[in-house]
Parts: sequence; C-alpha cells; structure tokens
Amino acid sequence: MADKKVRVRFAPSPTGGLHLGGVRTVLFNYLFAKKHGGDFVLRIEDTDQNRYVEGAEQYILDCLNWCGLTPDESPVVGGQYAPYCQSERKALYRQYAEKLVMEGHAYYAFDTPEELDAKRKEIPNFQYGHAHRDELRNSLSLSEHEVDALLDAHTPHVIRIKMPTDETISFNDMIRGHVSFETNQVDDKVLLKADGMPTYHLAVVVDDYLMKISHAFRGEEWLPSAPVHLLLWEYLGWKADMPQWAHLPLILKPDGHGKLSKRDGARLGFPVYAMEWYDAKADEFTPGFRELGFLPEAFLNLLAMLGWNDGGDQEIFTLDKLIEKFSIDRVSKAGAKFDYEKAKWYNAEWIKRTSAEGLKDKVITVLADKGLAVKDDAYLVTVIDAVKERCILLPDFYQQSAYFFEVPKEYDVNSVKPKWNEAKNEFFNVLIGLLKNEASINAVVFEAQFKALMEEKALKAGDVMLPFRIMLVGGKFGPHVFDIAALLGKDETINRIEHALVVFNS
RNA sequence: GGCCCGUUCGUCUAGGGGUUAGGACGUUAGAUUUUCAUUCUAGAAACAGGGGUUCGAUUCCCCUACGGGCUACCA
Repeated sequence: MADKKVRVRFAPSPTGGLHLGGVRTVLFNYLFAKKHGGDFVLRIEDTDQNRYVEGAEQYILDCLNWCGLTPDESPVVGGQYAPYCQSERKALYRQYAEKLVMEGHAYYAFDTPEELDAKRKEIPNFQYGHAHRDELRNSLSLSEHEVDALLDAHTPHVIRIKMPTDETISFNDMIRGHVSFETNQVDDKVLLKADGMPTYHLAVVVDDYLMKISHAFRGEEWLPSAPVHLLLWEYLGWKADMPQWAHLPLILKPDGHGKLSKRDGARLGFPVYAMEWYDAKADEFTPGFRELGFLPEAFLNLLAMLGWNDGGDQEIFTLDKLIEKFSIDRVSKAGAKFDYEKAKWYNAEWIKRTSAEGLKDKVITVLADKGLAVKDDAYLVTVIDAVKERCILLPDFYQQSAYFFEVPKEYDVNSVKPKWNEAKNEFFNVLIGLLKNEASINAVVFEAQFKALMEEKALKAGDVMLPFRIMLVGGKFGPHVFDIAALLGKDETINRIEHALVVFNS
C-alpha cells in the first residue's frame, strides 16, 4: 500500500455546469497527485442515461483546461486504463455483479418502481434491507424455480447488494479519522440497474480498482454510502487494493443554510459555475467565474483556501506553491460558507500581482467586448500598469482604462459646472497655449507648470485639478492627472481640454 | 423520522489543558492621495450550552442544542 503509485481521479457526471465545489474537489485531487508525483485521471460517470446532457463532457474538460488542472488520463487524451467513460465500459460491470450474486453477496430483485413506492408509503422509514427484503420479490425471497422462470422471461430486474446484519463497518477517513456505520441501517443498494448500467456504487469500486486508484477524495455527501463501497471492495476480493478515503467538507450557502447551488448564485449575484453554462432545455445561460472576470489563478487560490490552509498566515498561493504545501490532513472537517466578498479580494490581489504583459490579452478581450479595439500593445501595457491596482474583476479594466483610448463619452458635469466661471475658463485656455509650446508632456514638468500657472491666476488646486481630471477622464477616478496627461500625449490632452471646454461653457 | 458528519469573531480560519485566543475578508475611525482606488495605522468583533476529567479547560470525554449531508433502478 505505502509504496503504491499515487493515482487519484475526479469522476463527475456530465449533467450540467461545473460547480465550484466540484472544481475544489478537482483541485485537492490534483494537488495531492502532483505533490506525490502521481497521476490525476478524469473519469466520466455517465451511467444515468436520463440525466446525460449533451456537451457537458466537453464543457468539463474546458473548465479544467481554463483552471490549468489538466488530467493525465481522460476520455480525450486516453491512457492505459481506457476507456474513461463509464457508458463505454458498460459490458464490464455485469460480470462483477453476477459474481457477487453467485457468492451470496448480492441478489436479483424484480420489484417494480410502483411496488417499491407502495412499500415506502405503507411502511414508515422503509428500507430495502434485512428487515423487509423477505416481503419483496427477489432471489432471496423467491424459490429457485420462480427466479429462473422470471429470468428466462427476461423480467426486468436489478441486482442489489445484500447488506449483512448486525455488523459494524468502519474505516479511517484521511480527514475525519475513524468513521463507523451499522450495517442494519444501510439499505441494499442497487448495483446494476434494469437497463444493465451499473449504479455509481458498483461503477466507482470496479473502476477505481481497475484504474488502480490509490486515494479517493470526494464530497462529504458520499459519506453515507461509504459502507456500501467498503463492502464491495471486500466482497470483490480487492480489499488489499482499496484506496484511502477522504471526504471533503461541503461548500455552503453564504446566507441561510444548505449546500451552495446554482440558484444561490442567481439570487445573491455571484457565480457558482467555473465557466458559463448554457442549459439548452431551459434556454438559459448561467455565467461562471471566468465570465465575471476572475483570473484562473485567483479562482484556484480562493477555492484552495475554502477548507484548507497551510497553518501559517499566508493566503496567496500560486498553483506550484499549493502543490508544495498541500496536505490532505490539513483540510478542515466543517463545511465552509462561500463568501463572495473575499473571493473578489483574491482576484484583486491576483490582478495586482500579475504583470501588465500577463494581463494584456485578457484586457484586450474585455475592451473588445465593449467595442474598443486596441491598436498599440505597448501603450496598452503602460495603461494596464497605471490602472490595474484599482481593478477587482477583469471587466473593471473597461471603466478604468477606456478613456485612455477615446474621448470621454460623458462628463461628470455636476462636479464642475456649478462652480465653473470665467477665471477657470481662462486658466485652461492659457494652459492650452502653454502646452502648444512644448514638444511633449512630461508628467513632472507639466505638473510644475500647471501649479505655477495656478498661483499666477490665484486659483487653488481644488478649483482646477478636478475639472482638469474630468476633462481627461470624464469622471472622478483614475491615476494622477498629470500621469494621465503624459500618457495621453500633448495633442490628445489639448484636444480633450478644448473638447470639454465647449461642454463646460455651454 | 432514521443514520452519519460537524460546531473558534458576521465570513474563511490559526491555535490547543495555563495565550492579552492570532491572521485574513468585510466593517469602523484616522493618515496618505485636493479624484477614485491602492497603501498604512488603529478599533470593534469569537471558543454553542450543560455536565464531567483536572490544580486548571476554549482545548480531552459525555449529553443537549444547533447546523449540514444522506435516506432513488441520480451522481
């Protein structure tokens, strides 16, 4: 066990958008694998044909790709243990289910869904298990003859695990420590469905075994079915190869209670999916962290800190650092409420720490979405450097830098006009003249000239600085005005003063 | 209802038998910036409750409360 190669997997079912909790599960798996020089495999659990959604599989791949959590083995890149979609492995599972029946650990059940519904209504707390299986139609309650007849007639049936009575199943969870269950409390879960597809329960253990998975990390919602999986590993004779389990704490709603869901995002105004998901059935787009302007590095960083920390005060980590520092036993046991404010803080930090060059392509996209084409890349890079510390999400770059590329569409006239007068008008006209005599604008020199003129005209900084800013920017924001003027250049600065003067004087 | 898991500032968390219970987000107040943001300084803010064990419990044990998960031929 100890010297077994580390192999972990993420096994989503392709049913819709990839939830942030799912990405965190991927991340923890990935970090653990990379830390231990192991493999990270992506396996698609598409055993439920009713819930299968076209395009969801590719979408999951795209999300992982955006995050930079690329699987070593997957349906697209393949691998030694292909295929990686359970639907393509369908034929494989039946033999194991049959083997369990042969050995008395499982049985055929012929009950129809209607019959089971009736039972559930009739008996409070009904469970298909030791207490009631004799009253139902299965190969345990029926005679061998009856069973053979039903089988020969191709009667629809499932295979259920036969939970033992009066046993305690326990195991050591890497996060939670000792966990135990009474078998009497666990029902006889379906292993193989009537359509021949395995349920999750059978499929995970068979595939984890076949794919030589060494560590299985999944959400806490799986904890109650762990005893079924444990028993299956044992009954199938693979106990020595069973992976080590870790059940990750859930990500909860920021307000109220419960697991975080897509609805909460819409309700509270933040993304829940990694990337935009289009639900064809509802004809509805749900934006993701990517569309709202999160950097993948920030997204990963904030996810990592939801339920894990390295023990120190550090909160900003690169993927490489996370790999270096990650330890599964430092994952906390309790669920974490998602805090969008903090999530945004991580992104702002990452924007500040990313070079302008590194941000360039993303900013170009943001501006292009708003119809702003950037012609001069070098100019854009200086602009990004000038404004990035006031951007929290990528789209903020539009508001913060559009005026570097075009004359403001609107002016915050309310901040200027009430106090506008002829003296100020004259000041700016003189300033234009001054500017025209210069070859170019140097921020420091220009500031000195500007202030000298201010004194000469007996104006206070408060009188002209804000109007000047609004002339160049349109509003009360942005870097130092003189830096903006220098970046804009002499001609454009003059142009904007003249342009704004018309508006202010009207 | 049953079973399982959990519980430190509003939130994410550190800590762990003797601490002024630490950090971060957010928040409040100040400083810097005659814009906005950044940055800086300071402040308010927590061990769910009750029993044990112990010289001493927030830390260990038990109970209660509360929260969450599961309870499908879904994953």
